[in-house]
Formats: sequence, C-alpha cells, structure tokens
Amino acid sequence: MARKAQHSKEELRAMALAAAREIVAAEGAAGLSTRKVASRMGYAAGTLYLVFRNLDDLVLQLNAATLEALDAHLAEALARLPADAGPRRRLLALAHAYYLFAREHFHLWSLVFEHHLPEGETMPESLAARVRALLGRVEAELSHLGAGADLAARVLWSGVHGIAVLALTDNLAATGPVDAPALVDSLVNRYLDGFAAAGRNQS
Amino acid sequence: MARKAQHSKEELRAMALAAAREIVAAEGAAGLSTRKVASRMGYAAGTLYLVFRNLDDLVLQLNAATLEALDAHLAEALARLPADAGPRRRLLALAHAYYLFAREHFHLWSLVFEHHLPEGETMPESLAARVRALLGRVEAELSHLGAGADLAARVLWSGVHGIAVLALTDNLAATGPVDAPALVDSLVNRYLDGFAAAGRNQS
DNA sequence: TGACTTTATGAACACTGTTCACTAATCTTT
DNA sequence: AAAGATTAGTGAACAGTGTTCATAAAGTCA
Repeated sequence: MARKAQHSKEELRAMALAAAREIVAAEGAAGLSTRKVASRMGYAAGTLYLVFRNLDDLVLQLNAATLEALDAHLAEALARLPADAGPRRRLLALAHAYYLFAREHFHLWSLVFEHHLPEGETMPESLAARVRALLGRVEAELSHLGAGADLAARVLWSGVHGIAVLALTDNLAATGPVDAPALVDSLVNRYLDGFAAAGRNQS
Repeated sequence: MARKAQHSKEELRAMALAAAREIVAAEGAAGLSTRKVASRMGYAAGTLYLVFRNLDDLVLQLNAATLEALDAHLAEALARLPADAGPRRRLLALAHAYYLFAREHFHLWSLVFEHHLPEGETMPESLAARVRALLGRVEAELSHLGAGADLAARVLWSGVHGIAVLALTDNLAATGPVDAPALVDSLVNRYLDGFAAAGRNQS
C-alpha cells in the first residue's frame, strides 16, 4: 500500500454523486461537467475515472439515486393517508406526489428521462430495478381490477408522467395557464371510472 | 453591393435546417454541432451566425418545423378515416398517429421536448402557435363533451405523450415488453368511457 | 535506505459554441 | 478601364468540454 487514500472509492463515489446532484439541481443538466464535479470534491477531473467508467456512468448512478428518492417520496405520501383510504384515494395520492416530486426536483427528474443511453446499450439493472419498484407501487393499488391491472398501471403511470412533462416544460403553457393537479385528477378519476364501466359491460 | 451571395439568407436558413434535421435524425441531438451543420452546407461555421442568433435559435426553428410535420402527419391520419367516423374513432386515429410519428422520428421528436430554453426566456411565438394548432386538433374532436373539453384535450394529449416517452425511451421496457398501441387504446377508450359516465351522474 | 505500490494529478488531444478582424469578390462610380 | 466602396464568408482564436495516460507524490515493506 502507498499514498494513503484520502477517501475510499465508496466515499469518492458518494461525494461525486452529491456534487453532481447539487450542480444539476442548481444549473440543470447542461451545467454538469467532469471538471465542475471534481473541483467541488476538491479533486482533479481525472480522479473521477477511477470510480466511474465515464460521465454517462455517473449520470446513470445519479439517476438511480433520484428514482430512489422518488420512491421514498411516494412511500411518504401513502403513509400520510388514513389507514382506511381506498385504492382510488391512494392512486390519486401517488399521482399527485409524483407530480410534486417532478416539480420540486425538476432538473434531476428531467435527467432521468432525457439521458438516452448510447445506441444498442441496455439500461443497467440497478436502474431497471428502481423503475420496476415504482411501477409496482401503482400495480399494487390496482390489483383489485384483476386482469388488466398491469396494463392500467402502465397507462396511469405514463399518463401522469406525460402531464408532468408537458406542464413543467411549458409545452402546454403555450396554450394558456395549466392546472396540472386538475389534469392529474381528471386522468386518474375518469380512467378508473371508465375501467369500472367497461368491466360491468363485460361481465 | 458586393460579393454576390451564393445563396440568399432564406436559402441558407433552409439549408441549415435541412442539414441539422439529417444530423439529428441520424445521430440524435448529441451529434448536432455547428461545424457539422456548416460543413454539410459547404460553409464555415461562422456563417451560421449570419442567419441564426446561436445554436439554440437553430434548434428552436428546427423544432417548429418538426411540429409542422407532425401536424401534417395527424391531418393525413384523419383524412384516411371514413367520413362518418365518430369522435372516438377520430381521437384514436390521432393518438396512434402521434405515437407512430414519435417512433419514426424519435430523435427529432425528442429534441422538441428535451430542449429547455434558458431560465426565464419564453417560447418563441412560432413554436407556441404550432403547439396550439396541435392541441386544437384534439379539442375539436372533444367539443361534443361541452364544458371540460379543453381539460380533456390536455389530459389525453399529455397521456399519449407520456406513453410515447416512456415506451420509446425504454423506461417502461425495464418492466417487461410494452405494447404501446394497446396502452394508447386503453387510455383513450377508458378515459372517454369515464367522461361519459361522470357526465351521466351529474345530469 | 531502497524497492515497490497505489493515489491522484495535470498536461495533452480532439472536440465544442461563439466572436470578430479580415480577405476576396463583386458592384458602383468615376 | 480604373478606383473605390461594400459585403458575404472565412478561419483563427478563446474558453470550455470528455477522456487518456505518463508521471509525480506518498505511503508500506524488507
């Protein structure tokens, strides 16, 4: 052994992710650079490459952490609900919590969906697992629908995500003021109503 | 006057947008650079600044063109429908056409939503007008709902957009194979069912 | 002390967006 | 035809980017 490490690799990793998180939160994805992350840690840029394959790798790990925080945020929202709250109420809570998280952590949340991995490469399992966990939360609240719950979960998840994207990137604001929570309510309530109606017709 | 222009400013603008479109379509937003656009036109990079304020400005104009192409694509889809097709059928056609366009022109379509304008700046009217035109198409098919048509239009538009985003960026694929058109069908049909049911209860 | 190992550096490379002094080609005027 | 005016377009420069890698510094062991 030689040159006692100031920080273990695990510490370096955590410091880099924390620095990157602060930068993205404050300046957006465009403000992120290896030199800026490194200098915030008190290291040279080259040091990052001892811990990450490249900047893409760092972003992927930051995104996994963001999804973990989102998951915790959703769990809290559910915990605040009365114990006897029904599925619809719980789904609405999840949907609104999702939108609030996206708004509060806009840049970090954007990075998750705007970071395209290089052609052909596949999402690392660490990230995929986090996505599954989130979707699982929605599926759990829809299990009473029986067959079709997984489809409904994906529709609602995507729908709420779409509302957040368009509302927060001003792509809807061009058409007048947007009340995103009202859109979320309408989506969840009408979709669930429709699902119930369709079910009655079939049976 | 001196040094007869090889191309008028309008021609330069069109050439630059065409070059940028090809680059983005082939390599994605990350592959776009002023030098690459210029060299494809047979000009130096500096020339672009005679026609565009900066690269952001070029991207904004490219995005306006992309939305124009999307609008034409939607118009075609409606035109292919039988003249007696009802609103639901027309809405489904619009939704599926939107998804297909996003899939076929993935990189160009992504650029529209992933290009955040600098903090505080507002979307140029040329783009805003195109967004309004697209949303107007959906609203037109929902006018039979009376009050709440504009809300429903935003919900459906956002929802279909969200499905396209998550399906095409593999953020849902992590949870197993995704049949995006089936998600679109479910969203539009159940939401309209639910809207009809809610309307009955109120009256 | 000398040999060995590992940590971290910082210079180098090829690239980026953007600016601007300048050239070369054309038009206008003499 | 010659001289002067005008401008389209250039290309070098600047500050920044991600990434690599020889090298220096600092520690351990014999």
